[in-house]
Amino acid sequence: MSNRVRVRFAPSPTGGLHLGGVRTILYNYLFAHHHGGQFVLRIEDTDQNRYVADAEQYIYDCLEWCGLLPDESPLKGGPYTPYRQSERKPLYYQYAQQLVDAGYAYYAFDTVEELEKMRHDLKNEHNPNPQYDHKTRMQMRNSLSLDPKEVVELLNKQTPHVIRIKMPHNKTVSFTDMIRGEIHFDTSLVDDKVLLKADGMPTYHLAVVVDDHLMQITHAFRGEEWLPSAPVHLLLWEYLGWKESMPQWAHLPLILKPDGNGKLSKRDGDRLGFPVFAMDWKDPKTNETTTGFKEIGFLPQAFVNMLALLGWNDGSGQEIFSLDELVQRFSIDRVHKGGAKFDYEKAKWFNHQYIQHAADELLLPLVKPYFEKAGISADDAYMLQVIGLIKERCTLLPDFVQQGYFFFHTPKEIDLASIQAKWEDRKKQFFESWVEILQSLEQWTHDELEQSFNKTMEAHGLKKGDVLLPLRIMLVGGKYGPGVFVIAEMIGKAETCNRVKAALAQLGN
RNA sequence: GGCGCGUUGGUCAAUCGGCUAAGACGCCUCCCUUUCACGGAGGAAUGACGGGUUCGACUCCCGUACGUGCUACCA
Repeated sequence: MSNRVRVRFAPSPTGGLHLGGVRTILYNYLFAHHHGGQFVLRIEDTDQNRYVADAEQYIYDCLEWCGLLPDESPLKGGPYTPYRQSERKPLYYQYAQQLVDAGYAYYAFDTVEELEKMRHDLKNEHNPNPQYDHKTRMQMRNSLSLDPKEVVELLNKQTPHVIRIKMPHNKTVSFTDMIRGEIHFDTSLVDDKVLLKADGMPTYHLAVVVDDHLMQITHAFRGEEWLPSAPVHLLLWEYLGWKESMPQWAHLPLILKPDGNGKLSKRDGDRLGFPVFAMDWKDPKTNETTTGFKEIGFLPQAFVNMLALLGWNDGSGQEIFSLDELVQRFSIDRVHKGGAKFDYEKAKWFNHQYIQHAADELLLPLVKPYFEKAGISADDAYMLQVIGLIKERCTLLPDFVQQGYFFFHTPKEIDLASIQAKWEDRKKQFFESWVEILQSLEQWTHDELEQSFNKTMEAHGLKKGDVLLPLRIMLVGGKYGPGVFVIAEMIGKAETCNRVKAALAQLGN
């Protein structure tokens, strides 16, 4: 099968792209590339009410940022064009009609009010969610319950109607899920799902089957939440006469919220303070922006790596994988059945790993915008040095600003209290004379600096423990950062002396 | 309510009948570093429960519990 694998990701363009969505994309991508197949992006915009203008472009942007580009898509085109279901609208009717003709589906004329009434009337303690199914359909207004003449009349009058699948009674439908194995359903318990809506658009159920068939999809991955509607799809493949070419299904485990249980939602991110969307999403209706992993400072490689391990591992214990390695090692039978709680701390650990091991040159263009936003600019050579010096203490990209600010500007505030706690007159005298000595220093290198510092220190009868931390705070502002003499070397003589003097002034006598 | 799916430390997880139950994150202790971080060494912490099957069950089977998903002219 290795050359014929075709998979698809079929999002509905309704908003931000969720972690779970990206993971589904990733598994699609990995599977396709592992088998030398194609990865198709199909836009499932069949719900005109939920359509959101910029959502499709946003999906492309996310795919591009993640480096998980499809082989075929509405943008890129391909042999099965069009890839937007709204543009395929005329296609679906004939298949729905075919099902009606064969007796597998029927017209239903019930209005929204009538449906509501039925659900309301039948609702009780034992049946909280009445269905439109074999038990109720004969009480409704459809081509099964109505007189054939009346049906023709209604149709001729162009009465709004939908086409529903006629779920068989007492039939067991089974299939083998690639992740979960044999799964069985009793069709009596499944409702007569709408296949074609009154506006002529297909529902997901019809569209997914028709398009997966037409686009020659061989393996279909989707979230576990789709499992209950699998019997509808299975039957559709059969009724349409395509059963032999039905894709193999894999229902991916859910990504759960970190606390408690349940599917991770955007709300959880807001509540717990971490991103859920791949990139910033600005809701055009509310104008509200939700922060994405990109904007909060993740590297796409780290993001993808983290996601790959949320529900899959290769059994070796290795956790850091390049995309190529993932492609090589990914296999669907090592995907877990159980949902995984999202752990933001672990996600940050992945990013930290990637930043630590990334080349300074790679980091430069990513970090620069953050520096610029903080009013910091410098030539690349200098910035590169700074990046190399501080990257191991940066977890997210914006951390570079906090960790590197003092390399570019005098700290806005210094932690005077920490110096003052043990401040003595002889320390003050030491710093005063050291600053003087620095003027005549032959070479401005960290070695020279350290030597002169130590010599002066000893001459004043002081120890490192007495003055090293004060020096750091004077130069850096706080108790952090790389070697203090390296910092002094970097910022230069004038700036070093100025910072020490300024601090001495603030400390008073 | 019904149906589906799931269940190894706080979290991610290995194990495909031999377990003294890996590893990672987080947490704690120590070392390195007279800062922070990195790095290193340790530590606490796990098989939901009850029955089978078996010489032997975390692994297989059955039940129970718990969790979760679905139950729309949304995907």
